[in-house]
Amino acid sequence: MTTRTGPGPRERLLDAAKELTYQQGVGVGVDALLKAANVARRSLYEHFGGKDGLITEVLRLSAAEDEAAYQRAMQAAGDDPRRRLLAVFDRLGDVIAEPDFRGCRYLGAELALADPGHPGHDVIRRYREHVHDLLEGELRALDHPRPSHAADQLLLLIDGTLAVGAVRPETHPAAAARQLAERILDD
Amino acid sequence: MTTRTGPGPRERLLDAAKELTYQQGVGVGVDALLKAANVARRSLYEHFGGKDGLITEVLRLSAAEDEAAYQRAMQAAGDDPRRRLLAVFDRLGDVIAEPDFRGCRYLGAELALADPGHPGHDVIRRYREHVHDLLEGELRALDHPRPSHAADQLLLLIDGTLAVGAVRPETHPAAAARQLAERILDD
DNA sequence: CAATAGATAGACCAGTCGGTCTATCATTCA
DNA sequence: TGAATGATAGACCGACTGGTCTATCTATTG
Repeated sequence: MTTRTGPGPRERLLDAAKELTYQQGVGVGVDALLKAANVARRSLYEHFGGKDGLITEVLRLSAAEDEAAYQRAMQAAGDDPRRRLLAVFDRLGDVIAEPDFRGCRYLGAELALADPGHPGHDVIRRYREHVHDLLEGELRALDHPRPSHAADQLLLLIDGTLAVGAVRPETHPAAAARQLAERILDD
Repeated sequence: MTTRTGPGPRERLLDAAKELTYQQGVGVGVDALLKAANVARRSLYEHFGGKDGLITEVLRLSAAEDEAAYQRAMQAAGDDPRRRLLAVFDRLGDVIAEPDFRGCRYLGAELALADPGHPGHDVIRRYREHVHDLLEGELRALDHPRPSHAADQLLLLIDGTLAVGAVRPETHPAAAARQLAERILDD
């Protein structure tokens, strides 16, 4: 019988940290992370240099995944840039409806990382810029007169949707934001 | 010479906690709060029963102040409900521009209080409902066809503005949100 | 087989966490 | 004057914090 190797300590740690830092905030203890990942204490410091390194790497990975998810949602919506952009808000509706949705991971981290020098802040900032550029590209394809400004507004709607989704999900923020997005696209 | 009494320990503690829990998050240590307030450890437990009680009371007080600030901003804008509602976004622009703006206190607390049973969650929820009702009242005065739904959308814009203001303030989110708000009012 | 590298468990560290406690001081009021 | 009240300082508690360390085990590789 072949020994089923499975993911190594580094990956287990990243997976557990992605989950726990989202559900409990970046303030979770190292012990909880190690226990959830079933990984030796030392491995954390070998692979990431410390808790901050792990958190930063989790943010980096999550950002890449979320960017890919946005692109996938848009791709699945076809070729019409308008439909592709609106598909983003349909996806947000699904995200909010997930049973353990807890708001925007990046905003949570941004507010919780009190040290302004923490490398996580840069990762978060870059992520926003990437999403902005993604939206702006679609708006250009739509021949929108002010694609960058409209992308800023769509980003604001996305953030608002995730914030409201965390506190008042019963008001269907994704649908409300989608209506507002349509008007931005109509400019 | 009369002994200048000044605010008592309870009020000093509330003031310091309001400031510190905003700047550093609700994760600040009790020692830091006591030191900043120049208050004996025991006084915290006498007055608030513990850290959670203090945090909850800070949220309650802040909510009352912020509701009053919204009302003041609207009142200063005159009698036209449309101007009054748009004044909210002008005020948000000022709030974001404050040098130590750190995002929405309530969203930060919502995401940081991992325990869903923490009494702070209720306070936050009620605060959102109050602001919603405040907005809805103005929309009714405007004869808006769907005042509650429009209030939900304005609230979403407010949350989005504060979120973007925390990460990308240079994109002037308050002005961008104001433009979108105008369209909601035009329905 | 032997050597090396990576992962393991877990002891250990100083520091901090939220919270309880005793003792002292100042004010007010009877 | 004396009792009561409320605030003070700060010792103290067990639990936990992030981080370092040693020692052991295991898997690959030469």
